[in-house]
Parts: sequence; C-alpha cells; structure tokens
Amino acid sequence: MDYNFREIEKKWQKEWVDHRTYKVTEDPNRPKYYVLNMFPYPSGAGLHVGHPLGYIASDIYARYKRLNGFNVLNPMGYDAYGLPAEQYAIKTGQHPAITTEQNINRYREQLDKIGFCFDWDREVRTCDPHYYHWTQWAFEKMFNSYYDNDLKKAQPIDKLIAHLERQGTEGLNVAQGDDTVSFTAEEWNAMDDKQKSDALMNYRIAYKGETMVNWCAGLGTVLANDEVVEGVSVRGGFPVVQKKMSQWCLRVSAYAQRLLDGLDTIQWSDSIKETQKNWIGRSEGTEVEFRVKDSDVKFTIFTTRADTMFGVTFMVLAPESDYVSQVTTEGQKAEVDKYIDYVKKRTELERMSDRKVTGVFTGSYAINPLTGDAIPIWVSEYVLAGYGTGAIMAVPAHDSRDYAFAKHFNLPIIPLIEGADVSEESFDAKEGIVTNSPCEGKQGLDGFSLNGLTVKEAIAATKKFVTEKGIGRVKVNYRLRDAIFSRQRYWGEPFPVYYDNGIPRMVPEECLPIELPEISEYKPTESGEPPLGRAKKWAWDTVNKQVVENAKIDQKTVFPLDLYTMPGFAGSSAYYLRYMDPHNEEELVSKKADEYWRHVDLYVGGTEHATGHLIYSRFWNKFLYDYGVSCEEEPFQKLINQGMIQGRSNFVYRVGELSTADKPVFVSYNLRKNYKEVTPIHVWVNLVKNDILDIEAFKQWSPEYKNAEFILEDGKYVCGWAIEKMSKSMYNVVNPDDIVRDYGADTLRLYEMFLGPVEASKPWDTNGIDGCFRFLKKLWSLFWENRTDKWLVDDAEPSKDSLKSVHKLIKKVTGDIEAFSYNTSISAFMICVSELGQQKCHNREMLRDVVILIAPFAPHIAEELWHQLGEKGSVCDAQWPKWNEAYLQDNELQMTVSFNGKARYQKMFPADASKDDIQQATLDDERSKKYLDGKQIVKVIVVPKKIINIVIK
RNA sequence: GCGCCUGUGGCGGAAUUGGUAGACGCGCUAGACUUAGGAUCUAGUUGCUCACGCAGUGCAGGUUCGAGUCCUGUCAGGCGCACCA
Repeated sequence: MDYNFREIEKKWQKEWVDHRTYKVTEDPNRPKYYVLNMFPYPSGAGLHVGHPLGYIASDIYARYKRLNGFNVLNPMGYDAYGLPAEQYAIKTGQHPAITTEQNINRYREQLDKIGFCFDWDREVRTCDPHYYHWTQWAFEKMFNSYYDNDLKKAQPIDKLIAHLERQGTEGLNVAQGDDTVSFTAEEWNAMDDKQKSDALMNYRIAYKGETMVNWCAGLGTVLANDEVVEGVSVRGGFPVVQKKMSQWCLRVSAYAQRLLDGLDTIQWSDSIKETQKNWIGRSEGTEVEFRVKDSDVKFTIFTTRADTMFGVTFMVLAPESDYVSQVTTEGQKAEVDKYIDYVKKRTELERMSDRKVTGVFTGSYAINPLTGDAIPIWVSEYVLAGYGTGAIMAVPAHDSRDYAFAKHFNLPIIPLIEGADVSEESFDAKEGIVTNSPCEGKQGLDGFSLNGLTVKEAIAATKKFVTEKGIGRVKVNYRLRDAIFSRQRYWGEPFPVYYDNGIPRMVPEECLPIELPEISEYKPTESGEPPLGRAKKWAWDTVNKQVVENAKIDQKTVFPLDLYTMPGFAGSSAYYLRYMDPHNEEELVSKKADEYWRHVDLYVGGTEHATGHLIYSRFWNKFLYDYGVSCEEEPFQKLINQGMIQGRSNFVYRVGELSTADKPVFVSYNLRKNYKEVTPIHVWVNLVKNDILDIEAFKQWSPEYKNAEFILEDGKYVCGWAIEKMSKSMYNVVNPDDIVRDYGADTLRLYEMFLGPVEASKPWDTNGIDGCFRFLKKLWSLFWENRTDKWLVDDAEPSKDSLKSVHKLIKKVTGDIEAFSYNTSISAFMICVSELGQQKCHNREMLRDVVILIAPFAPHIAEELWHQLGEKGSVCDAQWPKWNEAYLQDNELQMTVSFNGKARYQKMFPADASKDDIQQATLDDERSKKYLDGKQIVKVIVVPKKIINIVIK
C-alpha cells in the first residue's frame, strides 16, 4: 500500500468534522490552555504560503498540549472590517458585506485543506452584529468612565460627577486632556447640560475632542498614529496632514504607566517589548513655570535637563500653542501670523523631509526664575505641540536642535559643562561637571548654585529646589498619544451615539447593537459628510424604534446619529474574550467562561501589530479588567512573532539581439553572459521546479511565448532567482492549495516548519520540499512494504537500539516543542525513522509512540496509521509518550582526548567508569605517550561524557 | 541621532551550562537498479593538501586548559523610535 496522501487527508478531514473532534467546552476537571492566532483580514487575494506559517506553529503546540492532557481552546475568526472591501465597493457598487463573505469562504476553504484543529463553532467575525454589539458596549462603558490616578483604575463617570458637584475640580487627581481646567462646585452646578457635557469630555476614557488629528485626504479619513509612517498612510501611501478636528478618542495615555509595567509580567520577545517601550516613550523630567515679562501670562515648560536652567538663552513655543497669541506683541503680530500660516500649509511629509531651521520672534520676553534674566520668546515648528507642554526652554550649548536654532538666528550660547567646546556643535551628553551656573559675578535665586556638581547631581538638586520654591515640579511625560477612534468610513462599527441638541448621548445598552445601515453609495456625501450621512431613513428608523421609544421621548423628535464608524483596531481589541463565550447574548463573556479560560496562554502573530493592535488590546483589556469583566490584567501571556515569508522569484533571460516580436529567444541562466542584450523577465514560479523551467508549460503560459526558442545548457533551461516580496506582479506567489494538491497537507505543514525557526523571516523556496515528502514516505514504509504490499508491524521484542532511537526522539521532540524549535524536531524525526528503518524495527509499541509524536506535525498520516495499528478513537486523544532515561544510556562512552585543548583521539570507556579511572586509563594509553613525551602534566580536566583535556607544559 | 537584534559551507539552517563546529534537509558528485529519470536506493560533500596534516563560525583583540557561545573594540545587515526637549 502506497502513501496515498490525497485519500488519507480527505478521509480524516471529513471524519474530524463529522465527529466534532476539535470541539471544546469548559471542563473544570482538566487544566486549560488557550492558543490564539491573530485573526486574519480576509483579503481578496486569498492565502499564500506565508499566511499559514503561524497557524501551523500554533496548531502544533495546541495538539501537543491536548496530547498532554490539556483542554485546549484554539479558535479562529475573521477581522472582517477593512478598507479594501470598502474601496472595492466604491469602485463597483458591490456591498462590502458580499465581498467580505466571499473572501471568508475562500479563506475557510483554503484553511480547511491544511488540517487545523480549530473549533469552528466558536468562529467570530467583527462585522457580525452579534459580535460588534460588544464592541459598541465597551465603547459606551469607556464613555461612561474616567481614570482615577490615585486608584490607578477606571471608575464610573457618576462618581466624578458627584465629586464635581461637591467640590468642583478641587482635590481631583484624574487623567485628563492637555488643558487642565479648574472650576468650583458652584461653577459646575451653574453649568447647563451642554457645558457639563463639554467639561466631562475632558475626563471620559472615550471622549469626543477637538484635537490635532492625522488627516488623510487620499483616504478621506483620519488615522491613528500607528497607521501613519513617515508622513504617509500605511494603507495606500497617501500624504497625511495635521488638522484640528472634532473626533472620538480613547484616553490610552491614562494607561501609559500600566502598559509599561505590564510588559515585565509577560513573556514576549525583547524586541517587541522594546518597540512598545519606545512607543510609550516614558521620560522623567521637570516642569518649570516661566513668567512673561511685563504681563500676567505664565507658561510651563518640560525638560529632562533641569541642570541647564542657567544656560537658557531663549524660549520656543510650538506654532499651535495657545500661548502664541497671548505673548505675541502688536509689533510682531503680522510676522508671527505669517509664520503660523506657513507652518499650517506644510504636510507632515514636508516637515520631515526638509528640516530647515525656521522660526519667528514673538516680541515678548520670559523671566528665567533662577537668574531673573529676560530671555526672548520665539515660535518654531521644531517644537511639537503634542509633546510635553508645547513649549521649551532652549539651551543651545547642550541641545543640538537649540544649537542649530541659535546659530541660525544669532542667539547667545552659554556653555555649562567644564571643558565642553561648543564653538562647532553642542555638547549633548549627560555627563561632566557643571559650571557657569550661575556665571561668575551673577547670583542665582536665593544664592542657588549648581557649580561643581555632576550633571546627575545637578538635575536632582534643581528638581528639589524648584519644587520647594513652588516654581516647578517633577513630571513624567509619555510619548504615547490618545487613540483617535473615529473614521469617516462606511465599512466599520457604527457608533452607538445620538445627538440631543448637540450633546452626544449613548444609545441605551438594551438597544444595542446599532446595526450598520444599508446605503446607496459608499462615498462621502456631497456636503462632505461621511458615507453614513446617506443613511437618513435608517437613522430615523433606528433612533425612533430603538432609542426614542426606549428613552420615552416624544416620537416626533428625530435625533441625529453619529455618522462615524470605528477604526480597524476596535473589533480586534477584545476578540480573544469573545472566543471564550462566543454565543452569549447577555454579555461579552460570562464570568464562568472568563474565569476558566482567563487569558491567552500562547498568542501567535506578526510583529507589524507591535504598536497597534498589541497596544490597543492591552489597553482595552486593562479597562475591562478594571471593571472585572476580564479577570486578568494582561491578555496575552506568551507571544510568538512568526517571521514573514518572502517570495522567491524566478527569471528567464530574453536575448534582445536574437528575439523578434513573435519569436522571443531565451538563454539559460549560466549562458546569459555570452549575449549582450539580456533582459531578465519574471516567470511564474509554478512553471519552474528546482530552477528548471518547464518549457512546454512556459510556451502555453502566454500567447507571446508560443513560438519562443531556448538556448539550453545540458539540455535544460535553468532559471535565475531572487528574493522579493511575495506578490502577484512578481509571479512568485505560492498558493498552499497547489502544495497540498501535489504533496499533501502533512508535507506542507512539515516543510513550513522545517524551513527555519518560526520567528525568522525567510524566503519560500519550494525546492526543499521533496525532503519532507520523502520523510513521510519513509515513515509510511515502516508500516507497509511498498512492493509486496505487506503489513510490516509486528510484536517482536524491540532491540536496544530501537528503544534508544525512539526514546531519544521522545525526549528531543518534547523539549523542542516546548521551545518552539520545530525545525530541529523534524530533523530528529528524520533521523529516528531512518534508524528504525535500518534496524528493521517494526515493533507495534515503538511505532505507536512515533505516531503520537508526529501527530501534532502531520495529523492526517498520524490518524491513518493510528487506526491501522488498531487503536480506538482519535490520535488527538492519545497520551503523549514519556521517555525512559534507562534506554538512553550507553554502556560504553566515547570520549575525546585532547591535549592543551586540541582534540587528538577518541577513546572508549565503560559507562560507569569513575573520573579517576578515566584519567588513569588515558594517561596509560599508548597514543597519549606521543603527546606527553616528557612534558609535565599541569592539570587533567574530565568533562563527563564528552572530553578529557590534559594540560601539559 | 537613540534603542534593540543578527552575522556559521553552494543554500535553508543545527550546535544544553564554554567542551569533537557544520546535525537535518536542499543542491552537488560517484555508484546501483532501470528503456528512461525530475523515481528509488547506497556512499561522499567546510576549505587547502596525493597524503600526514593545517586552517576555519564578519573583522581585530582579550579571558580560558578549551570560545560559534563570555568580554572589549570594529565592520556589515535588519528592526523600532525619531526635531520627544
């Protein structure tokens, strides 16, 4: 009987579906394990071989855990909202739901062929109202919450309102917007609804704010910071400008410290933790208040170099800063306005590509609180409005940006560190002894001086001094910005928000979900409203039927609904919780399910989500944790980042001087140097095997190659190759379906893992796949003799060698899977199977263990062999074998004898020989005499089981 | 500029705590069986050398009886952040 993978795989995939082999339910008697893949966005292109890499890796781990007695949750679903379906809809008028559904079906078909152990009963789709119900619900919960800095957790907004009613903003320590507002209880109580609503927006975790946003005209929508790279949109590469707009935002910044601290409690790679740390950007410094000369205006700056306060020679405000208008003098107003106008017109891209020194003097002076000096206040775009306070003190001697500015505008530079030469460039290092603080002949405030201290000491001393004097305070700043949460798009979750006289109100919880309406066209409206502006009738229906009735408001009133939709990361921020209890209509996840599954134990996905999804969902989960909805503060315990699979393109070489329009001539790779005009042309990789072109297939590939001629080497046409991104235009996309058809799913699974470490990026190269295919055939031939079709399995006593081979394998594979070192596991399988073959071992027990071990990697063949061995049930429910150390021991040890660290010869010893025996026997050995030869023995080092090193002089 | 990671044959990649570098696979070479081989099997395959041997993990040093592994410097490639005060 041959290894007929087509029949085997078809048969078992059907059995698994029929028997619900992978269905999982909460079972308090078994330990749980939660394996999760980042769910895919179902794109129209379908899967290529790179996509399943992570799924296979996690599938192996899930199966391994199950074989070890764990109750394993391994779900799959779809991140179904997204831009491509919507852009396709704009072009063709086809509803994105239809496109998405088609793509999902295609994905599912492809996934099913690979033999994953997903529990499809738990599938979720972010675009399903039963699912986004809970996305909207979480948003409402965030709207109705604020962040208490003392308790370090989210709290119901009612608690804050009660505080405001009692004592205003007095004694409040909460996360809030950039402008700290304060008012009394009387003032609060005197406010009308609209004013109160506006004031609360400053505290809500989900809030609507007038903020600087990344506006992408090309996409017609705003974008979050992680969706913009180098001034252009990640999707589409359109330019992005900064614009002030009223948008929904999430106060992610409130959780900055917890997001940072949480990283120490989870097992993620250093590089991704580092990326998140950078993104959060914690920076400890000092805030100092500067008074404006001849004015009541005061403003605050943030600095990490408090030690340099004696060297401040000018101040700089961000162009967007509110202080600009307050400090600009009449005489400078025209020039400042002109400058601000210029800055506004520049896109992010321009700002980044040309870093010109620009700026303008406001006409005002600030008073340095330590020296009493009056220093000019400037405006420049190099100071960012979004970071710190949007204002800085400039110390040109010790900051390169300030230095460039000072040189350009001829402002003074005072060096503050002994021996620092600032004639050519600034001295930015945070080291040295402080001088000129204050300068000779001058006096610091109350005699304050930093001279003679190290930089570190000076920073500490200044912090202490300004705090005591009440002119400053220690402050921690974060680079992490609040997430802009609304998009001017159609294909996303609608906001459960309606407007009552301009006041945003949440749709009552019992009316959720607010379903995405049908609209006639997917473009923005003529008046510039988002696409949902076209859904007037729907808005009326929804509001009246669902909201107004419920709120018992006059039926004739039509409240406008919010016309925005939520961004892509909304739906992916809590999907791991929903998988725990996907059909629950009452809550996001039941207490019981959540407390059983708790959190994802193993999360597998790409690094590209490091500063997006992986930050947002940690934030989202922490918020839900504060309310006890999620019982773990960190959602993803261990994270594995699978590498990207690049494409391996093949080329044919067209010879210009020999080709005509209807008869092109191609030269084989190694002969191309013999011709002058040789043009490489991408050729579809499916027409090439082991870099040899299938000439007939190539001729049929395209009409223009019908009459092609070939200059061959050794009777073959050899193609060139290159590593490129896997893409249609390079003709290097490899479809897993083709591999499954030609080699089977088990070979595909093995080969994807054998390519290299899961975490490494590597090119797909089908050339090596035969090795894995051969291995499975060899495994098969331990059971069946191909020629005679004879069943070989017997119950004869296994030899010592066979026991050793199999137990070595058990030990190796167990260790390797735990370490996600799948490629070395497969090597071990190859060695073991080849050893058993040589030993002619067909022992039932040995083979049974091998079948269980291979089951996570190649489940189909394992299941088939399992049944042929006469075992009952599925191999999935077998018990993972344990190795026996006794079988692994040798009765003889082969050790290497070296002299002065140089290996010389091999020597055999009894396994139980003592160190002294080994040492003596080695010194007595004839071969040793040659190297000893009258030299003195300094030391003998015996490394157990490995090496004897004799140090001689 | 700051931070992080990686450098091993023709290729993908192996090497517990420092202990015979190159496992395993691809490719290549030779042989066997074949009408045939892009099937299968066997043997070989880091380089130089007929050989004994010698050299060898980006480069230069260091620690050690012994370094791919540890330390210092340096070069190259990749990733993240970036006018963040």
